Amino acid sequence: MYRYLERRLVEHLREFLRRAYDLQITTIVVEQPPKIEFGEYALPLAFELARKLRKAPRKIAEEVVAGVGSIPGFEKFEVAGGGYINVRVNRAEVAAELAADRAPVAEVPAGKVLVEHSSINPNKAAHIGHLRNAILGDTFVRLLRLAGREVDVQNYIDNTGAQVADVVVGFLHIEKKSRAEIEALAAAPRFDFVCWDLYARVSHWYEENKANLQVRLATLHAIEEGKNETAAIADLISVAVLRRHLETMERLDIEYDFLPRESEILHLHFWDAAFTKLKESGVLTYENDGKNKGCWVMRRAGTAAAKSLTTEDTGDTEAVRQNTMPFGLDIAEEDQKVIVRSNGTVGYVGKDIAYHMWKFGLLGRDFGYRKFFRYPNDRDCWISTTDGEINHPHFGDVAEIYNVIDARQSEAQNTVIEALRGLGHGEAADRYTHFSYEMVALTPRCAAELGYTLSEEDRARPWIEVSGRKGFGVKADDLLDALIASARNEVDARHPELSEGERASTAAQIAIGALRYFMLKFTKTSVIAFDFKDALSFEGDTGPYAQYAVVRASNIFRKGGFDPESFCRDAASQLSAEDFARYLNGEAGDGIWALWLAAAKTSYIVGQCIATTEPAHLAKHAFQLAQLFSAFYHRYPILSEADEGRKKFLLATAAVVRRELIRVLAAMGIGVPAVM
RNA sequence: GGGCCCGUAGCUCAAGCGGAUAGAGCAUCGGAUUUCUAAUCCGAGGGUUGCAGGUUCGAUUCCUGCCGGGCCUACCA
Repeated sequence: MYRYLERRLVEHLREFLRRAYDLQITTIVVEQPPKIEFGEYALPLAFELARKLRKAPRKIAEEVVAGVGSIPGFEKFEVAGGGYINVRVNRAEVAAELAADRAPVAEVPAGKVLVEHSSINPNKAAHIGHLRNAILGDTFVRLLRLAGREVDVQNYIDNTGAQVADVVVGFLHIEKKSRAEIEALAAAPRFDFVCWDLYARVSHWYEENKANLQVRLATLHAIEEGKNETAAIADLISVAVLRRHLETMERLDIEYDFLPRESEILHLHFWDAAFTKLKESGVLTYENDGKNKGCWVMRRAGTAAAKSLTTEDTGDTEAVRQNTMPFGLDIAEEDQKVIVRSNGTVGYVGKDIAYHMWKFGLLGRDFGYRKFFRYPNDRDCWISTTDGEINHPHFGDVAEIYNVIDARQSEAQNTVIEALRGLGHGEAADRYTHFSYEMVALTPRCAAELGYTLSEEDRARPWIEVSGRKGFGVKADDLLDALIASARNEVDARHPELSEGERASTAAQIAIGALRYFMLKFTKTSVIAFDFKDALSFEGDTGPYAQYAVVRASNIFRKGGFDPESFCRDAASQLSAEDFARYLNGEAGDGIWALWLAAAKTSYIVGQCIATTEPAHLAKHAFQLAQLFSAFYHRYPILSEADEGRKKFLLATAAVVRRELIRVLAAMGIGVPAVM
């Protein structure tokens, strides 16, 4: 609602400025006044125009206010301070529209979106860092879908890399397990936990004797080659761990559509197809001497000559192609990124380039597909394979992609983008977004609690990085278990009357709410220094606080014998514009109007989150709604309200806020229990 | 050495393209309910936005330099 009104306001202003001053202003800045008494929108444009028009800002503001005319949905324009223009909407009209949930249809950009997230190495249990990735990614998917976009969710599986090889080495060479024994372990619950410990032991084993690294190399080669016993064991391990990851994520309501695996990138020769094109276009160059002698290299992203023209600058694809032809020539050694090693094997960036060409439908090859995992809602998650099922959904070939990958990989991501550009696919490169976020680390205190001995230096650090290699970190399932246990204590104490099953599911919902909210409340650029005390908090700026607000709203309707959903719609017809005006207008209405206004901002916030790839705004919005509602709830006893008209209005308020809060929480992947 | 990110209240974090008196939560202190459930609400204290310049009518936000911290910079993934 708020978003729609803003757009209308901007369009009207643009038209007015053109008419009155013959000015073409491309972006008209619209702000939100610091106080509700000032109105709903604030325009600093008089300041900006002061120089252009050689007039005092205040004078311009007065002219605009006098000449702008009327806009449907808006009440009036006022000059404030030295030249601000404050704009007031018609509160009653906005409230009636919002109650009826008549959102104007927004235009949805054409084309499918592909979001890649999670991408956990299938050799050990998922940890809190992976949780941040998956929760950010899944929330972004929900945001896009809420905005009407069609989205495919992919989880890339590196099943042939060194990490899987390490665990294979652990089972075969340290534990001396047979294939049958490994199979038995893999079938047992929480096999990923077994691998977690083993992986740490393998790392230690390499350190003990460098000669042991030869075993790793041989194992890695066998896996990449395929069709042998070692590769078969690697496959059984990676598939079993992958299943565990899907189960862990399912606990958080996170689902995937397709799991492309590195083994198929290799076996279906994606790289060969990409390699040919990369050589032809000059993106890759062969080094005849220097430290990278015998390698195919590419200019690393961000280094001098890589800053080539984009189609955006010139609008001419051919010019860009020409300009980037000498892409790899004379690259300083330190600016070279090895794509193909001198022994002919390709590194992960190369595979990533091929994979991303496939994503945009530029490779000319496709995966085989088979069903791998079925969710309780009967949705299928597909996996790549060499010879798949005949009938399968069409994946890849999308218009836009978002890769949820931590900030440490931004250089690699940019290199892939530059490769696409160098291949002449500037439009694809422009629609490639590295959804970058910072890591989750542990506070020194948390690390100590987990039993790690810290050096003097470590204790002084703001955080300690988790390390799967060292087995150092908090496992996702362990954290979830701890959250559920903690929530369960509270639920048991508050609701002994509920059945075992009800208490369990309530505790689980609260735990998920706490966890997902916790991972979303920080902005992406902030390193999360994880601490159990903060993560296990259910009070204040937390998921359970927002869930609780919804539960309280629901309770009003339950006790009052109304249905909140239908009440919302009926309110619009039962309450007249005069009724809304009576309760919302003037200073007396400011308090409750603030609540309606906040509720009207959901689609606006969703748009912001997508445009800035920053879901943290959504958490903020949920918290603000919950906070405003909690204060409202305390201040206005609704069911005991004597004035029937007023009671109806207060109920409508609760119903609308409840509806929006449920919507916002759903976008965050947070459900609301029946009681708390 | 080069690239990217961060520095805001005791602690953890916000601040929409440069806007009005820099906001929350936690912690501390003081209050509120025989209720539509206190996982709540109200109030108080707490700030040289790392430092120094610059641009601007206006800077936490943009630019430059410095200080402090993190990450990346492998023929690992």
